[in-house]
Amino acid sequence: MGKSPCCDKDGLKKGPWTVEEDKKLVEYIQKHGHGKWRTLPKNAGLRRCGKSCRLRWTNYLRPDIKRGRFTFEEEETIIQLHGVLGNKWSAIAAQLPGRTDNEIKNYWNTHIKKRLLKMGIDPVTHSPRLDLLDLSSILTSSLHAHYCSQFINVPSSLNTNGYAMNPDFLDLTATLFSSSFKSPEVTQNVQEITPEVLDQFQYSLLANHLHNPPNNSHFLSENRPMHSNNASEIPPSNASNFVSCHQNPMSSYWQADGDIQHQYMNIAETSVSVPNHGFDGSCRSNLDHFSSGHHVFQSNDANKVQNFGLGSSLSSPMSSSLTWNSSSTTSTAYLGGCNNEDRDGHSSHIMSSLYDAAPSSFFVNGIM
DNA sequence: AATCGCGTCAACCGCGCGGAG
DNA sequence: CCTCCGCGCGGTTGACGCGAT
Repeated sequence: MGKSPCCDKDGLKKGPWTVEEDKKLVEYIQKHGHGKWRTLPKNAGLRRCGKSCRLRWTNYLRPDIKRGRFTFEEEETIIQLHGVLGNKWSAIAAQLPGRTDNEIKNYWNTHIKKRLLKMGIDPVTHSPRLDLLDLSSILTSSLHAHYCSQFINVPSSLNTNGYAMNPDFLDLTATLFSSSFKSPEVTQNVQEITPEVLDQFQYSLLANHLHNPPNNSHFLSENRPMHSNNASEIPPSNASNFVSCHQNPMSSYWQADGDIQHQYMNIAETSVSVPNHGFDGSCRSNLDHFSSGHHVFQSNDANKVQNFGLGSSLSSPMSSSLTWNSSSTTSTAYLGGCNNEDRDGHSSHIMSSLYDAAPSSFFVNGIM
């Protein structure tokens, strides 16, 4: 293969391109098209190597290049695809019109990767880093044995609904549970869930999705409203109460139900629904009403209700009611990155904290 | 005002693949 | 089959800008 570098010839310019060089290159390609990169610079009157010309064109001068900040959807796509493809930047770029592999690679390295690391997520495997999060004992001792044995059955098999659980994910879920359920006998136990915990949790959701895609190839989300504080109104989770999402499993959307708007977000079987109306009062979820593998967190304040359905996070029925109150009427919970803004239905996203959102504190109040 | 440190990103580099001769 | 060429890919570098001190 011995091949001489294309740029080591005397007299060839390197470094930043000048306006004149750009102009020459664009004019030449507009007139003759690209290709034959080795001979192009000579024909175009450029003292550059062909490789440099190709890079300049494909990464900067091409007319269909999209400039500006990556959108949430683009970032979401990058993370998803990276979980599947790894550092196949060109393959990822092929799914993002107007973005180059170089741009995506840079964005990954300078933005996404750092944030993943900061949150304890391995950017290579997309799993929580166990060197930072050795939590397996919490699941068995803290969650199962001590705090939650009354109402959570941790199954011997973690494989439910054809959905193999990532143990790391389960550990993190258990942490959240255990930090929230510390004293079931104390009704006014207030336990803060910090933004860091929420960040870790939402990333574990994503990581779990990436590593354990449901093998039934469709994604479920709860399709009925969660009404006020009457647990009996919560629909049973038989098949007719779910809507399949065959498209982007990471999508979120709004759905009107009477005067109530719900935001649904699907990550595999994880659903986050946000009844977005002026709800006032306690909101409960009787987890008996959810099928095996669907547990629900709820929080509410005077104006906001957020339900966090953890599909297949733990697989046995829970027989309990949870009332979660946020610390103030203006706070926003970011579990799952869900950010409930107003009834006009501005969508919010599972990955919202990637956008440097500053989640406020979120409190669990009055367990059981 | 000067310096430093850090983040960003365009550009470079080396390597490998596929095709042509 | 071998060699060379053209090209694309992924990793890395370094110039630049900007905020903090």
